[in-house]
Amino acid sequence: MARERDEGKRKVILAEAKRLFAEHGFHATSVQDIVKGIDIPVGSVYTYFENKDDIIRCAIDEGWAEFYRSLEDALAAEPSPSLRMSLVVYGFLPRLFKDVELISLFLSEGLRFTDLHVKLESLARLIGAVVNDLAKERGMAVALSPKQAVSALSIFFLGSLDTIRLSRLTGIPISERDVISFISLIIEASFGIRLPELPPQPR
Amino acid sequence: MARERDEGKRKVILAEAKRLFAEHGFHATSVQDIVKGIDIPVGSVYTYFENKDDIIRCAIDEGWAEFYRSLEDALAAEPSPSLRMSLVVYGFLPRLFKDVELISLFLSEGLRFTDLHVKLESLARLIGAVVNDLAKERGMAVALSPKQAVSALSIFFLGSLDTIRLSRLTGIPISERDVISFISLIIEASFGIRLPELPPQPR
Amino acid sequence: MARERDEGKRKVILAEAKRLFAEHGFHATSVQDIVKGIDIPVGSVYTYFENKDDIIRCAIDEGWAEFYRSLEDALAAEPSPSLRMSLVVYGFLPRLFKDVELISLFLSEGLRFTDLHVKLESLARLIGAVVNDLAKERGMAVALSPKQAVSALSIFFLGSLDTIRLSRLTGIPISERDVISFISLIIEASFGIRLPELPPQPR
Amino acid sequence: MARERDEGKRKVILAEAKRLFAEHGFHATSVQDIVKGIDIPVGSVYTYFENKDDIIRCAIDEGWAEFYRSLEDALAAEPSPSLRMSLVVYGFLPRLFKDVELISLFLSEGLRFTDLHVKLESLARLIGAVVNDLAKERGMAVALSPKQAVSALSIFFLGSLDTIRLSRLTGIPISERDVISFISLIIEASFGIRLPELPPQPR
DNA sequence: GATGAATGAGCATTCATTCAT
DNA sequence: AATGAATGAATGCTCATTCAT
Repeated sequence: MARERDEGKRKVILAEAKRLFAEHGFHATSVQDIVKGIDIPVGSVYTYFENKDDIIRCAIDEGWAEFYRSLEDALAAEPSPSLRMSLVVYGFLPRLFKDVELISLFLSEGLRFTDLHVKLESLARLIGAVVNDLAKERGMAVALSPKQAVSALSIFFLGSLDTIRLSRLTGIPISERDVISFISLIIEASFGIRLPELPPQPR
Repeated sequence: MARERDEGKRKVILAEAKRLFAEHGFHATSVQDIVKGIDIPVGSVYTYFENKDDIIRCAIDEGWAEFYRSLEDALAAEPSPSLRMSLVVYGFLPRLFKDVELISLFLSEGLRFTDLHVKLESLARLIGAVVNDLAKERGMAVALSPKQAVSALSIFFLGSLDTIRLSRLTGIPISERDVISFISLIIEASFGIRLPELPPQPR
Repeated sequence: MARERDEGKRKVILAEAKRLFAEHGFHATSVQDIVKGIDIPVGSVYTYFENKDDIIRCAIDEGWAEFYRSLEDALAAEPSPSLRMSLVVYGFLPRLFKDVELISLFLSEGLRFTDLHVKLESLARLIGAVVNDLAKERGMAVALSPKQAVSALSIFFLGSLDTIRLSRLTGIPISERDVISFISLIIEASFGIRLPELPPQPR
Repeated sequence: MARERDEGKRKVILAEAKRLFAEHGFHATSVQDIVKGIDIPVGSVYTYFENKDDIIRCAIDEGWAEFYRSLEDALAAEPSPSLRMSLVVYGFLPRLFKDVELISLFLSEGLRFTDLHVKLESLARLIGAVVNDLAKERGMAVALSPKQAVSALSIFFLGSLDTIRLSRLTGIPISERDVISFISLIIEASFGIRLPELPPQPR
C-alpha cells in the first residue's frame, strides 16, 4: 500500500558509509557527510538504520557474513585438504585484501561495535579444521596445542590484515603478494608440501 | 624571562589522555574530558601542546621512542645473537604488551597521526639484524628475501599486538604467554635452537 | 461511496493519546509514539484527526462534554436542592477525580487548546444554580456577589483538581477523601446543613 | 585570571526563559529562541546551566526561594496574629499574583521539574502556624484536622494561582481583587474577625 | 604564564505531515 | 480508504580553540 522500503537505497547508504568510515574514521564522518554525496535526505538514513552506530555495525556484520559464508561454501565443496588450504591462501586471503574498507572498519572501530571475538572464533574453527585435515593427510601429529593454534591463527590473520591496511594508509612498500607469499612459505615449511597456486576466485 | 614549563604537568596530561584515548577513542574524548579528572585548566593544555592532534602524536611518539631506545640499548649491550633474540622475545615483547594503552593508540588512531611506517622500518632494521646474526651463527643462509623479512616482521609484530589488544577488549581467551610461546616456537623451529628463557627485564 | 470511518479506531487513538499526553506531556509525545502501542498506522491518525493539536482538543472537549452532560442530566433528575448538592460533591467530584488523565490534560495543556473559560462559565452557571437553590431552601440571602461566586467556584474547582493531580504526580499525601471531606465541610458550614452522603454514582 | 562568570548574564537568560516558557510552554520554546532575543550565543547558555531542564528548574526554584524567604521574614517581624494573616492575604497573595510567569511555570511544567510537594509542605507549615496562632488568639479550638488543613491550604493556594493564571491566559473576567476578596471573606467568616487591609508590600 | 568563560559551527537525531502506492 | 516511507527544518547540546583578565 505505502511505498516499500528500498533495499537499494539501504545498500547505497551502507557503501558510502563504509567508504567514508574507512577513509576518515567513524567519528570524523558525520551522518550529513554520508548522505551529501549520494543525494539522499538525512531523515531517510533513519528509515533504514536505527542510528549511526547501527550503520557501522551493519557494515561490518554484513560484510563479514558474506565473506564467511562464501569461504565456508567453497571449503565444503573441495574434498582435498591441501587444495582446501590453497583455497584459503590463494583464494580468500586476496579476496579479503581487496575489501580494505571492511578490514579498516573491522580493525579500527569494529571492536567497539561488534562481537569480534565470536567472529574470530568461528574463523578459527573453520581454518583449524583445514589445518588438522592437512596434518592428518601428511601423517603429522599436530604440534600445536589448541590454544597455540588459536593464537597462531589470530596472529597471522590480524597481522596480515593490519599489514595490508598499513600498506594502503602509509605507503609502506609491502604488497599483497608479499604477504601471501610469506604466509604460504610458512605453511609449506610447516607441512613440507608445495601449495598449488590457485587462480583467483570469482566473486 | 619566561617561567619554566612544568614537565610534570605535561606528563600528567599525556598519561590521562593516553588512558582516555585508549578507552574511548580519540574523537570520543574531548580536551575538556582530559583535564576534568586531573584538575588542570583547559587553557594549560595549550601551553604544553599545539592542539588536540599534537597530544596523541606526542603520546605515541614518546611512548614509542622510549620503547625503541631501551630495546636498542639492551641489544647493543648483549653480544650473543641467540641471547639477543631471547631478549627480544622474552624481554621486550612482554614489556610492550604491558602498555596496552600505547598499543591501542598505535593501532587505532596512530596511523592517522604518526609516521607508523618509519617506526616499523626502524624496528625491522633492528630486529632484522638480530635475525641475520642468529642465522649466521647457526651457519644458515637466510631463506627470506628482504621484502619477505619485512612482511614477516610486520605480520608477527602487528598480529601479536592486535591479538593482545583484542584479548583485552573482547575477552578472547588468549594470554600474553600464549602469544609469546607461539612466537618463540616459530623462531626455535626456524633456527633449530632452544631459545633460553630470560627473566623479565627491569624497567 | 466512502467507506465508513471506524469509530472504534478513533476512540483507541484518543485513549492512547490521552494516556501519553497526561503521562509525558503533549510535546513530549510524538504522533509516532501514539500509534506505536496500539498498532495503528501513522497515516490513519490523519483520517480521524486534522492534526496533532486536533487530537488533544478532541480529547479534552469530548471528555469534558461527557462529564458535563451526565452532571447536567443527573441534576435535572433530582428535585431536592440539598440532594442536588450532595450529588455534586459525592457523585461528580469523585467521578472527575477518577479521570486524572483528563484533569492533567485540562490543566497543563488545555488552556492553549480549548476555550477553557467557556467550559468554566457553563459549570459556574450549573453549580451556581445549585448553590442558589440551596440558599433559597435554607432561607438565606446569598452573601456572595456573582463575581465572588465565580471566583469561589473557580478556586474550589481548579484547586481541587490541581490538588489531586499533585497528589498523583508527587506523592503528596492528600487523598481524594480529604479533598471531598474538606469541600463538604465548607458547604455544610456555609449553609448550616448536614450534606447526606451519596453512594458513588454509576458510570 | 580568566573572565569571571557574569551573574548578570545568567539573570538575563533566566528572565527571558521564564517569559517564553510561560508564554509558549517549555517544550515549545527552544534554547535558540531564548538566546535570540537577548543576543547571547547558544553556547553560553551551557556555561550557566547544565541543560534546558536546568533552566526551568532554576527559574522555579529561585523564584520560589525568593518569594518564600521574604514571606518568612515578614511574618517573623510581625507579632500580631491577625496582622500576620493580613500580611499573607493582602501582602503576599498580590505579590505572588504579579509574578504570573512564575505561577505558570510552577503549575504547568513545575511538577515535572521540581519537588513541588516539598515547597507546598513548607508553605503549609508556615501558613498553618499563622492560622493556629489566629485561632488561639480568638480562643477557638481548631476545627480542622492536620490533613484537612493541608488539603484546605493546597486547594486555596493552587486554586487561587490557577484562577489567576486562567484569567490572564483566557480572559476569564476574574480579577486579582476578586480572588483576594473571596479568600479574605472565607477567613473573616471562619474566624469571626475583620481582617485589616494592608497597603501593598514594597518589593 | 595561567585561567576558564566565550564562541558558533557542527553534531546526531526527531517529527508532523504528505503522498506514492 | 489505507499505508508507512519520505522529508528536511529544527532540536538540544558539544567542543577545539581563543583571549580577556
